[in-house]
Amino acid sequence: MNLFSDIRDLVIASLGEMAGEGTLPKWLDLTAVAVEPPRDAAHGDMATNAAMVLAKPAGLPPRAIAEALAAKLMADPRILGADVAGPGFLNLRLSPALWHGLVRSALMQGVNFGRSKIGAGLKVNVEFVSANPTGPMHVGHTRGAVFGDALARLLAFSGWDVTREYYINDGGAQVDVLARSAYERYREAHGLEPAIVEGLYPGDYLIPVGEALKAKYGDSLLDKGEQYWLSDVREFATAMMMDMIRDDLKLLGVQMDVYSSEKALYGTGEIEAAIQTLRDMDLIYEGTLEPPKGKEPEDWEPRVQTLFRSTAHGDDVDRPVQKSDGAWTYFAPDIAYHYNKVKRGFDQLIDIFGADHGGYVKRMKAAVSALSGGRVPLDIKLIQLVKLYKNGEPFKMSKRAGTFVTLRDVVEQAGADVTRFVMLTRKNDAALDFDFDKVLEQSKDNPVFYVQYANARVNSVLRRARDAGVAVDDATLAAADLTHLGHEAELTMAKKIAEWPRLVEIAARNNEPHRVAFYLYELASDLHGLWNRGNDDASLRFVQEDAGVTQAKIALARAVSVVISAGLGILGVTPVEEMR
RNA sequence: GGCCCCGUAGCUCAACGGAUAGAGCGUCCCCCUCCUAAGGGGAAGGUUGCAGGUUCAAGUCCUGCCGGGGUCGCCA
Repeated sequence: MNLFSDIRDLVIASLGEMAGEGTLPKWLDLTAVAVEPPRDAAHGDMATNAAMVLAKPAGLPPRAIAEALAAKLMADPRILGADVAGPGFLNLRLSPALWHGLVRSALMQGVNFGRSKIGAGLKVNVEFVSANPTGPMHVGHTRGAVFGDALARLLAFSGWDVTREYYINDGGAQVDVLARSAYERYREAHGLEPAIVEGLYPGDYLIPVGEALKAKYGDSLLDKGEQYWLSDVREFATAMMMDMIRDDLKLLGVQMDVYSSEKALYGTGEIEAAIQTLRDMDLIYEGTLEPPKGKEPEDWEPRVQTLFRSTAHGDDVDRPVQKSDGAWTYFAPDIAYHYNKVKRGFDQLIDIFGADHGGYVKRMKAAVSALSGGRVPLDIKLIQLVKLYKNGEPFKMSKRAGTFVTLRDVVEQAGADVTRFVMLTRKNDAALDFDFDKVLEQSKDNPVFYVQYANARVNSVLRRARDAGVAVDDATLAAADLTHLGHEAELTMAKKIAEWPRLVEIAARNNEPHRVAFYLYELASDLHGLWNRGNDDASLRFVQEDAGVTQAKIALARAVSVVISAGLGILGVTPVEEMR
C-alpha cells in the first residue's frame, strides 16, 4: 500500500479523462508526472507537478491545466482540497480517513508493511566483502559487509530475487605469501625460530594455523623445499582463513548464499573461454600501452601485452589481461567470473568494492557490457574509508605494525546492531567517522539510541495499557475506531508513516540503504515530539480514560513501532523493547 | 597529467530535477506534581567552493576552473 502511487494513479486517470474530453492532447507523455510529499506541510498533504510538466508539450498555460485537473480530482472522495500554487503546483489535501486507513494497514501487514514488487522478481547478484583470504576482516571490510547485506535485504524487501555472493581471491600471489607465512608458524610450532621476513604476514592469527599444520602433517614438511609443500599449505591455510572470515561475518549477522573461488576458475578453461569470447568480438589484441601521463614510473619499459579493448565500452585506456610473462592479471579471472554470473542468468549485477578500487570500475563495466551484449547492467558501489576515533582522537592503524582494528574488535566493543546502524548512516561514497565512545552514548546525537528509544517508548505504552486492562494486540488495534485520531499532531505522525513505502522504493531503486536509516531517525523524532506534546496537552497522551480512545492512540504508536521494526530489519538491526 | 569520489550553517551531515535548502552538535531562551526529561519546544546561524550552460524549475544534470581524498601496466 503506497498512498503516493495510489494518488498518482488517480492523477494519471484524471489526465486521461481530460485528454478524452479534448482538454488535453491525447499523445502526452505522462512519465514525468509525479506525486510527492511537499517540503512544507502548509502546502497540503501531497503535491503534483503535472501542470508544469505538461504545459509546454500541451501548449497550454500551467495554471489552466492545474485548475482543470483540480476540478477533476475534487470529484474523488479522497481529495478534500486541490489548490493551484506557485508556478503551477497542485497541492492536494487528503481525507483523514486515508491516513487512518494507512495506520490500519500498517498494523495488519506488520513488518511486511512497505514490502513491494517493484523489483519484479528480477534476479540480482550482490557481490560484496570479497576480502582476500589472508587474514581476519578489518574495519574497512566491515562497512562493505554491512552495506552489502543491507542492500541485499532492501532489494529482497522490494521484490528482487537476490543472491549474495563472495568472490574468494585465492588465485593470486597473495595466497602464496599466506602459505609461506603459515609455514613459518608451522616451524614455530615445532619450536623453531620463525623467519617472518619483510613481505610475509606477521599477524598472530597465523599461529593456530601453524599448529594445525603440525597436527596434520607432523614434522613431514620440515626442511623441505617450497615446491614440496607450497600448494598443500596454501590450500590448508586458505581454508582456515575462510573459516575465520565466515565466523567474522557471522558475528555481524551476515550470511552469503554463494562463495565463488577465483582459483577454481584456473584450469577449467573458463578464463580462456571468456577471453576468447572477447577476442571473437575483436576486443582482445596484442599491443603496448602508453605510460601513464604526468607520473611515469621509474622502471617503465614498453612491453607487448594482451590487452582488452575496454575503450570500446567507455573506459579511458585499454587494459592488460596478461602480464608480460604470459600469466593472467587479476583482471582476467575477474572477467571470467563476471561472465559466469551473466551466464547464470542474472538480470542485474551489483559489486561492492572498497574506494581504492575506483580505478577498476570502468574496465569491469566495460567487460560486463561486452560479454552480456549490453543486456546486464553492472552497478558498482564504492565504499569509502571508515575513520576510527576513540575519545575524539583519531585511532591510528597500521597493518605493518599489526595494530589494525579487526571486525571482531569493533563488534565486540560496539555490538553488531550499533556497528551496523552507524555504518549505514552515511552514503557509501562519503567517508565515515566511527567513534567508539559516541556510538555507545545514550543521547539524541546517537541515531541508534534515538531510534531504539522511540521503539522502547511505544512498548512502554503498550505495557501500561495492558496493565490498565486495555486490549492492545494488533488485530484489536487495527479494528479500533481511528476517527479519534483527529489532532494535527497525530495526523502528521500518520503522514510520516505513509512515507515509508515510498521511501523504501526510492532507496531500493537507487541502491541506497542509508536512506532507511535517515528516515527512521526522522520517524523517531516525530514520535518523541508527539510524546512530549502529551506533557502540555493531556489529550495527546497515548493512554486515556476511555479504552476506545486509548486503542486508537496506541494504534498510531504501534504503527510507528511496526515501521521501525521493518526498517531496522532492512538494516539488519534488532529492535529493542526496553532500554537498559 | 588522466580517471573516480567529495566540497551545503561555526562543526558533523540530509535533501527521488520541484516551492521559503533541512536535522543533530555547539551558542542563547523555555518546558518535568504528568505514559522513560535517556526527551521536547523556540531563537540565532546559508551567495549549497567559483564561473558559465540546459530546464517552466538546479545543491542535484552538462562544461570549465579551484580545494581535499583515492587511483593510474608486469598487486589483488
